Amino acid sequence: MTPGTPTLEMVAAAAGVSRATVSRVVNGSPKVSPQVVDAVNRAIVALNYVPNRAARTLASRQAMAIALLVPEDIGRFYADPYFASVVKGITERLEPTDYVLNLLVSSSDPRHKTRRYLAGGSVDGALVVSHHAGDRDLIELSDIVPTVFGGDPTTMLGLRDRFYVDVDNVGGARAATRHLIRLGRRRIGTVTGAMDMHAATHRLAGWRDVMSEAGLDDTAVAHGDFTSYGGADAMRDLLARRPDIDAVFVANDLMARGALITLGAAGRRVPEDVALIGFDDSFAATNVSPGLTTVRQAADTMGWSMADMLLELLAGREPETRTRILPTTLVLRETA
Amino acid sequence: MTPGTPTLEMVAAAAGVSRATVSRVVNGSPKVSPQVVDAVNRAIVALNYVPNRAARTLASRQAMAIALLVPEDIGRFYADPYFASVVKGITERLEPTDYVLNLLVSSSDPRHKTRRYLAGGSVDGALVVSHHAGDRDLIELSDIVPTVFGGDPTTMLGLRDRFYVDVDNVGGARAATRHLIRLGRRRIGTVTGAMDMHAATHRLAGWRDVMSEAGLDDTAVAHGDFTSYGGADAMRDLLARRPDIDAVFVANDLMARGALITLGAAGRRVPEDVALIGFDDSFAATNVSPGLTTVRQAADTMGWSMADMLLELLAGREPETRTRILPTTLVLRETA
DNA sequence: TTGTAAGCGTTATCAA
DNA sequence: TTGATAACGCTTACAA
Repeated sequence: MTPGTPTLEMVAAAAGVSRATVSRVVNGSPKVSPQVVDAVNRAIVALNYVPNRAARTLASRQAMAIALLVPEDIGRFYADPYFASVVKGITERLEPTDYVLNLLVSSSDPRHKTRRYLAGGSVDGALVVSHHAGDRDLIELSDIVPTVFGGDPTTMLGLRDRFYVDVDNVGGARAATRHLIRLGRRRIGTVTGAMDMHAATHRLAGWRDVMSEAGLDDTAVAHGDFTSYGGADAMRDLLARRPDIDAVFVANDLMARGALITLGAAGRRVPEDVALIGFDDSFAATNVSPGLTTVRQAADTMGWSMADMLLELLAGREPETRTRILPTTLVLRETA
Repeated sequence: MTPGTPTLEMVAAAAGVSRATVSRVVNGSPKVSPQVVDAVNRAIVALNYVPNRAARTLASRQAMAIALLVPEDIGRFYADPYFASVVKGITERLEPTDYVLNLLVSSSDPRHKTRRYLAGGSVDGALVVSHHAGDRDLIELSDIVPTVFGGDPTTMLGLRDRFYVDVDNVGGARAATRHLIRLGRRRIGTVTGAMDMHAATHRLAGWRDVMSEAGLDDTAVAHGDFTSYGGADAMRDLLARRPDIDAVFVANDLMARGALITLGAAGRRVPEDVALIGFDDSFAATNVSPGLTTVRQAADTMGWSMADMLLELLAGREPETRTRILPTTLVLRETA
């Protein structure tokens, strides 16, 4: 803070009232007489006063800030439109509130820095997105401040009774697979996401369910990593092992894009030879030709809902449920 | 801060020293006896003490935080790999320091919120990336705390004598255009970026320079907006007006991608019929087929350098120059 | 409805 | 080298 910055004290002096009164006006307390409110507000405007955040935080024990933890490589975080939507949803929920969002992408800030940040009272709560099986330290971090997870943290972190928002991954995968069968496809493979992430395992489970229910072979599985390149590689692998494949359920759109390129290079027509379904309905799906049939998950709603749940927590209210599961929808375009 | 959180006071009591001494140890002051340092550190570990950030900020008048202002739509910010690289560079420079980065994407946080954030002492300085001609309020914001711009703020904001880092946009555009001419192309068009951004005007200027120097027609100009769709549209426009065009310099890779699609749809072979050069050398360039010839700008270096300059400023040192210009390189791939 | 005064957890200035 | 003690700018009982 540059010297000369106006303080509560100075506003109080200018308005001819006490510091406490100015504080009340600033915080919208109802028990201040209209004339005083007016005088104070005039002084605030005249001095161009803005409350000092650190002082406020210290006195009120509230930072009015929320951290978004992304235990992911920064390039990955930016490359996947899915994250963009989640962040968008979060900021939309936060916008009308006084809370600000602080993004902590793990590769950028080392974990001990993150820990100090949370433990140092910089934020009142945290949102975790994209956690992996190995992220043991997230368990510790999520104990420091109230935390809401994006995606079930039970599967990969063994964290029970946590607050989380998830999409119906299993249901979405089931719907996609069922659609492929309905299309008459029988030799259906899948490209999974990074298997240390719950979304990957859940989507694989959904595919497998339907395949075995239908009495079809459920072993045409190739593992990707949720990136475009990973998807292309996995598709190549799958094609090598199962050249007669006639449909593929790919665990996200980015990988589906990669798969599309591989299929094209291999001379397979989509959807004539091989039908393809992705997951996310992100920009990656709409921005490709042929248009990708995919499972829509409302990533922005997910972000919104996570923030909403955390705000409940911070307000001292117990959310109705510790878990919110969002629906998915199959969006038919050209690839299946 | 949850009640029960250990404070300096408690550490002092546990170590049998004064508060001041603990503070010295925490801040690595050299004039503390080794034994005392030891005792204090033991107490810190035992209590799991982490200094309270707000208290520190209040007392030291330093937030140890930097804001990254992005006056851009959030979707746009995430969609362009260029920003990812800039952020990466910034975080890399910040990583070994005690500073943390707070991202403020403008559509998410309304400006008055941003203003309060800066004026409230939440951060010690700011980095501005992707500013537009209309962003008058940035002028005000950049007066609140020490600020370093990414890109020359003179052109669009009329801000003189500011600190900024820029890439040699004119030089890059010149090199690209010269290369096209060297290739034997003569009817060379350009797709510009959003003309309210300095990078767009500078790149257009570079193209125009070379074209007129070579005595070629420099009127085949179509305006895009730096997005993939915008590039596709602009290319369509250009093609309609100048069907005989044999090369295009596109002001960024994302638009070049869009242009590539348009050209394909129009039955033009790239580079046989129309040669294409982009700008950025981002993921968007390498991740496309045919490989995009482009002008490489080191976006991560740009971020790194901006952060570096700001740190100088915050350390109270006057940077050697108020301006750092980074070089560009032409990267030859398949499209030209 | 308003004011007084005691913190909030640090840093920083003096003395010792 | 260490310790008191006064800020830092605000919130919040408690009085008035």
